Amino acid sequence: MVTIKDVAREAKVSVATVSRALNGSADVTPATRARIERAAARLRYVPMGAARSLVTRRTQAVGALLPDLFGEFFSELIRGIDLAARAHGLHLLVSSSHGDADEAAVALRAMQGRVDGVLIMSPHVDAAFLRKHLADSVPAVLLDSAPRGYRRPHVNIDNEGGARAMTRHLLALGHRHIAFIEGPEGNRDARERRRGFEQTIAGKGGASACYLGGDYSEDSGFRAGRALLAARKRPDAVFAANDMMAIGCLSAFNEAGVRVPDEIALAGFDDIPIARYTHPPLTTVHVRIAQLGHAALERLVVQMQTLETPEADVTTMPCEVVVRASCGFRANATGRQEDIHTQT
Amino acid sequence: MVTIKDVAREAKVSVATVSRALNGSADVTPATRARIERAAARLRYVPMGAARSLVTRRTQAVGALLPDLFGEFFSELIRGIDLAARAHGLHLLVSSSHGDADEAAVALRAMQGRVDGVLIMSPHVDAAFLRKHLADSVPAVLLDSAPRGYRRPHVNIDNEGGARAMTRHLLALGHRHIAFIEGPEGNRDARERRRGFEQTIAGKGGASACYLGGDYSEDSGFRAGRALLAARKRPDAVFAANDMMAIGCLSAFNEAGVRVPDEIALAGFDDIPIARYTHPPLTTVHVRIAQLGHAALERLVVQMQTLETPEADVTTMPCEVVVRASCGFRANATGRQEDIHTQT
DNA sequence: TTCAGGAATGAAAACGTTTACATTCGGTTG
DNA sequence: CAACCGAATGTAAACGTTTTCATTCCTGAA
Repeated sequence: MVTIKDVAREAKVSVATVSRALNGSADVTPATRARIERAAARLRYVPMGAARSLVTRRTQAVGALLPDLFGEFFSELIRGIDLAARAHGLHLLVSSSHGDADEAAVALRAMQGRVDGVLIMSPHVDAAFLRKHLADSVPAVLLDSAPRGYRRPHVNIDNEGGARAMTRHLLALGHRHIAFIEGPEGNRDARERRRGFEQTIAGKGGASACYLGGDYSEDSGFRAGRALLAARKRPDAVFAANDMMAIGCLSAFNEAGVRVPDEIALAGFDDIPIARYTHPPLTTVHVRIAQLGHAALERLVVQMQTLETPEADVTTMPCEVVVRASCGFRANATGRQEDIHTQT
Repeated sequence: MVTIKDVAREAKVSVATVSRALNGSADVTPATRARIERAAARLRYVPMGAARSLVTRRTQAVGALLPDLFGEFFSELIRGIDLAARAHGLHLLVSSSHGDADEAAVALRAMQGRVDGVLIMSPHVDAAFLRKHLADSVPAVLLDSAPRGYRRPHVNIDNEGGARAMTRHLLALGHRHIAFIEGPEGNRDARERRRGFEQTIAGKGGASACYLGGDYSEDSGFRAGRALLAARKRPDAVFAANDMMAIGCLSAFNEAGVRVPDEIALAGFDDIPIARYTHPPLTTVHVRIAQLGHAALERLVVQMQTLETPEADVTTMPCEVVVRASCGFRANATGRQEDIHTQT
């Protein structure tokens, strides 16, 4: 392995000068700098990160502790984080797919001492967990989770605002009696989405709501759809707390020959890629996931730079209603164009 | 920051003993070990990776250099790599979304000196690039790419075998005149898929093939579908080099009122999540992407452990035909069950 | 001519950990 | 009882880099 000493010998200078030249310090003659750079290139010198970190007390790396995520969501999240990290010259250490809290704890502990900060997103994480496994001295930002009684910065998805915007959209299209298919009990996102719906309906005279149980699975959406068809009075529209349930519900409607959106309108939440390909394409709420990751990393960098005690501020990422055909909007001739409304 | 010295003082032993106790060395009394562990826990001691790496000359981390990947593919790949890495106690450094070769070069260089080995997957990478930016001393495995004249281990997808298996499946269903929608020029996967199709058709008496241009986009599949409908003699079946083109082709057929699979059969390649939700669901070739990542990491670990000069061996990951409704197979009552044939 | 001051470079300490080697201390064996 | 041995623990060097402080050399002013 070739070290800074080898370069120094090759360029006939001291290691200090090599270090200065390679790190862009001002006070080194252009001539010596050139000589050193040539020597380094000739020897294919790569500085050893560990040695550097030891003295600078910076690893130039951030960690991301993520749960078992799938498909587009995971990809986009990492993309957003990675891009922002690279812009700051930071490396990204990823640890995902933790089955339980113990695994997450091991991963979180292993990360510390190797990174300058961590991004945390995990259903297994609560205040007690973090107090136990995350050193106070490590900068951290929580993504889309807000343990009670734990003071750290958060970056969250505006589930409530997104649900409000979608509900307003449904009301604007003239739907008055709207069914809501709920997400799993205890799920924060699901709770917030329901709240946004509830509030907006409550604020509109003449509108009424009904609620069906669900657990985010396609199957639970299918069952909810069946239940709605069997009911005495059908709603004008159905708003599912996520796209998978909306898709299940759509299957139930299609199977029964009930036309969407003519007989009943349908909306989802998440804008998973499939939403664009259902028949009819699904009107839903889009979450800019890459942007979420980006924002979280930027917040982390701020915390890493200013060594102040972290504020427990909350950043909320807006959602957008994506209008497709499933709620009564008529797609234009090409059938591909979409109308995106940013929620206010 | 709390160091090993603090723990030593707290436990009233030397730093050497602390190191031994915490690293599971045999020769330390259970009593002292317990005392040290208590002290470490009390102080919330986390060993500093950099210092450890400096002396052990191991970072316990591997890097993954990835291109601009989307959705399921990226997620699954990382999942496979991450799981395998964690099983070996290795951290995973991810760097993705490189727009051009220069960006990839910067990322690759920055990784070296921070990792014990790298996984590389990039369209920008060729032999010259690697010789220039990758030190010989760094263990590396190439994923789904095989630069000519560069001797490193590879892990590839068996595109050719997958295409052969699918073609055999189509022939077995009685289809004889089969159209193939090609992928982009110069794309290695696309070339291999075509070759697998070509060979299998050639080996079957009475079978004939025709080829249509495409570039992996949904649109190009749509155009190919239109072209096929306009042709004098329609094929019995269409095999698209990827699922997106198959979906585009399906749109063209649906639009023209041509029933799939009754009038014409349709198959894709990749098994993207949407393939399950098209009408009819798409028969396609499934690639176990997580397994690909897993295998690549395992191969890398071997290379890291045995310090021998790396063999330039090639591991090929098998593909599977996933039979859904689009080729004439009738799904059973639930409409959800699938039949998976592992290619031999 | 002398000396101050600044620019370029070198010497050496420091970072936190592991580990080879040294030391201590009981206990066993001759 | 002496000598030795092995187990447990301590001491200190080493890892590769950055950075402080010291040194050298040159320029320009007194």
